[in-house]
Amino acid sequence: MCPKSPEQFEVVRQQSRRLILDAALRLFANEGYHAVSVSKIATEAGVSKGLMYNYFASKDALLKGIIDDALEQAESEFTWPAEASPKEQLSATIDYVFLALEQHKTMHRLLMALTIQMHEFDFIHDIALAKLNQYKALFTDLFSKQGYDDPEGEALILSALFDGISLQYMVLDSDYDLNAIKNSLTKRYLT
Amino acid sequence: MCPKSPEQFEVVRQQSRRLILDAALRLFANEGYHAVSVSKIATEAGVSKGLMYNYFASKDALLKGIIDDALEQAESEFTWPAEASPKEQLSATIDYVFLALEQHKTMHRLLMALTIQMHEFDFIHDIALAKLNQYKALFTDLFSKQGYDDPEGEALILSALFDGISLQYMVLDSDYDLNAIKNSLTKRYLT
Amino acid sequence: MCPKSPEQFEVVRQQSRRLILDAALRLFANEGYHAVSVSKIATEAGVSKGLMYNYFASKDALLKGIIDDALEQAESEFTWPAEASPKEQLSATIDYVFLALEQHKTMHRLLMALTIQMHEFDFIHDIALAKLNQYKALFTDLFSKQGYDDPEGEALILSALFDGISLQYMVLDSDYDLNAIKNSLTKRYLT
Amino acid sequence: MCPKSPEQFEVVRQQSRRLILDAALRLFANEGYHAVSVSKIATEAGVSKGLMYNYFASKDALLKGIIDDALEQAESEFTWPAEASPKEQLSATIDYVFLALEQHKTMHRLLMALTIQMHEFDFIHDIALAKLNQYKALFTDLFSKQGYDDPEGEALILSALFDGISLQYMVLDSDYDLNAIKNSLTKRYLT
DNA sequence: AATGAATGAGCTTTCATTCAT
DNA sequence: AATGAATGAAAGCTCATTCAT
Repeated sequence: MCPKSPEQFEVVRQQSRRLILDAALRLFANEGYHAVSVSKIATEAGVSKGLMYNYFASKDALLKGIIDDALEQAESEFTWPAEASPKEQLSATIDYVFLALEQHKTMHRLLMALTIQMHEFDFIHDIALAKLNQYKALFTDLFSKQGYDDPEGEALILSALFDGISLQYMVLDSDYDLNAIKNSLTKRYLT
Repeated sequence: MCPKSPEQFEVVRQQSRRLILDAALRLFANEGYHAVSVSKIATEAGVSKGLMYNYFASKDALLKGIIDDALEQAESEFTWPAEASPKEQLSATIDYVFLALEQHKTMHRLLMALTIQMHEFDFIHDIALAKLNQYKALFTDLFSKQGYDDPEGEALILSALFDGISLQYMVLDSDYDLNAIKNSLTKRYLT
Repeated sequence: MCPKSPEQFEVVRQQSRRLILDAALRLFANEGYHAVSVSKIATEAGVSKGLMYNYFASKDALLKGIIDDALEQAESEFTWPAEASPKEQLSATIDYVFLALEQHKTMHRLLMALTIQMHEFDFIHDIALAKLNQYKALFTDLFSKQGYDDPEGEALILSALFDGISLQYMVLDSDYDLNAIKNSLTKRYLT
Repeated sequence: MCPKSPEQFEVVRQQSRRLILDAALRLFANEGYHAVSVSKIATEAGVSKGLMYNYFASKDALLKGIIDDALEQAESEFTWPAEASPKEQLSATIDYVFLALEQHKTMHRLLMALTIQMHEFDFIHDIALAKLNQYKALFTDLFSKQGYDDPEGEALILSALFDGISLQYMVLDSDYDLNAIKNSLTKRYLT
C-alpha cells in the first residue's frame, strides 16, 4: 500500500504540512480561532484529523506553527535599502507596509485578531512588542536624520498610524480606501 | 406578609442585573468572550448560573446587554463645546478620546476585541462603522474650518491614529506611555 | 392590603385552585406534560408560580389533582338507567361513551396520553385497569342477558373498540368521523 | 500499519449504530422519550455520549433513526398472500397483526406513545395517518368482496378494534389475554 | 504516514422548587 | 394569600484529543 523511499516520505510530509498550515490560516483568519474546529481544518486541508496531530501537537501548536511559518517567510521578503537616503528609506518602508497589508491580508487579519486576544495566546504579546519597538527605533532614527524637532514623538505617531490603518483595513476590508490614506501619508511625510 | 411591591422588585432586579453586567464586562474584556463560561460569570457576580438567564436570554444577549449599557452611559457623558473655536473643539476631542481611553479602559478593550471578531458578532460591525464615520465627518469639518490643505486626508489620518493608539494601549497596557503620545499629538495639531 | 374574612378566603382559594387546574388541564392535554413548564401554567392561569405551590406540592401533584378533579366530576354525571332493558342499557352506554368523548375531549386527550406514559405516572395504571374491568363486567352482563353466544369475548371486543375509537379520535381529531363509526356500532349492536 | 480500509470502517460503524439504536429503542419504549437522557442511552449501549452524536445529529434524530430503521425492517417482513381468497387474506392479516404485536412489542409501545405525543414529533402523525388509511382501504376491500352489508363501516370498526387491542395490550401487558380476544375475533370474522 | 471511530470534560441552557417579603 | 427573584441539578450538545489499525 504505502511503501516509499525516505526522500519521498519527506516530500509527502512537507506537502501535508503545507496543506494543513494553509487551510488553518485561511480558516482561523476568516472565522476566528474558536469558531474553527480541528475537524473542519482537516476536512478543508483534505487530510484526516489524526494526521494533523502527527504534525502539530495541539490546536494551539498549529496556530503557533502558522505564525512561525509566516515570520520566516516575512523575514526573507523585505530587503532594506541600506544605501538609500533617509527619506527614500522612509518611502520604502511606507511602500512595504502597504504592500504587505495587501499581499498578506489574511495573515495580517489573523495576527491582528490574535494580538487582541493576547490573554489566550501569550506568545503573541512578545511578537507584538518586538515589532513595535523595532518600528519605533527605525522611525526615530529616520526622523532624527531628517532633522525633525521631536523624532521620538513622530516615531510614536507613525507607528500608531500604521497599526490604526491595519486595524481599520481589517475591519472595513473592501470598504476601506487604502490608496487614499497612503496618498495622504506620502504627502505629509515625503514632501 | 403581603407580597413585595413592584417597585421593590424592580430595585432588586436592577441590582442583580448590574452585578451580572459588571462581572461579565470585566471577564469578557480581560479573558475573552469564549474563554469565559457563564458559570464563571455567575460566580464572579456572586449569583447563581440560572439567575443570569432570568435577565439575559443567552450568553450572546448578555454581551449585547453590556454594549447597550455602555453606549447609554457614553451618550450621557460627553458634552460637545458647540460655542468654542475649531481649534478648541479639536483640543476638547483629543482630551475626551484620551480620557475615555483611560476611564473606560475595560470597555474599550472589549469593544476592540469584539470588533475584530465581527464574524461572530455582527451587531458590532455597525457600531464600529458608525463610530468611524462619525469621527471622520467631525475631523474633516474641523480641519476644513482651520484651512488645512487636505482636510479629508487629515481626517483619515487622525481617525486611524486614534484607533492605532487605542490598539497599542490595549496591547501594551501599562507599558504604553499615553501621555507621551498625547503630547506629541498636541504639539502637532494644536500649535 | 389583603385583610379578608375567613369565608372570603375560602372563596378566593377555590377560585385560584380552579384557575390553576383549568389552565394546567388545557396545557397538559394540548402540549404534553413535559412540554409545559410550571411557569407557563402560572402565567396561563394568571397567578404566580409561588401560589401554585401553595395549592399543589409539585408539578406531579398538580397532574394528580387534575385527574382527581375529573373523576369526581365524571362520577356525578352519568346516571345509570337501572330500570331499562339490556338493549336500552347498551344503547345508553354507547351514547354516553360518545358524548363523553366529545364533551370531555381535552380530559380524554390527557388521560390517553398519560395512560401510555404509565411508566412515569403509576397512579394512572390503576385507573386504567379499573375502568377496563368495570366495562368488561358491564358488557359481559349485558351481552349475557341478550343471549349472545360468547358474551365474554364480545365484551372484550367492545371494550377494545371503545379504546380504539378514543385513540383514533384523539389522533385524527376533526378528521375523524365519530358519527360514521357510531352509526356502524349502532347497526351492529342494537338491531 | 496502514489505515483501516473503508469497508472495515463501515462494519464498525454499522455495529456501533446498531448498539445505539437498540439501546435507545428499548429505553424510549419502556421509560418514555423525555425520561431517558442521552447519557443513559450511551451507558446502556456501552458507548460514550459523544459517539451518539457521531451517528445522530441530535436526540430527536436518533428517535427518527429508530423509526426509519423499524419501518425498513417491517417492510421486508410481511408477504401479502395475493393468490388467496378474501377470507384467507383477512385471516392472514389478523394473524400478522397479532404476531407483530407480540414480536415487535417494544416498537409498538414506542410508536403508540409517540403517536399520542404528536405535538412534539410531527413526523409521527404522517406515519400514523398512512397506516390507518392503508388498513381502512384494505379492510373495506376484503369485506366488500365477502358481500358485507356495510363494508366501510365494518372496516372502520376493525381498524379501531386493532388499535384498541394494541392499546390495551400495551397498558396491561402480561395481564392482557391476547389469545382470548384473538379467538373471539376469529369466531366473529372467519366463521 | 494515515485513518476516523471513540472518548469525556466542559459548555450553554432549562426548569421544578424554595423562600424572603 | 400571594409574589417572583433566586437556586442548582441535570439536560443536550461540542470538540480537542487519543488510539487501534
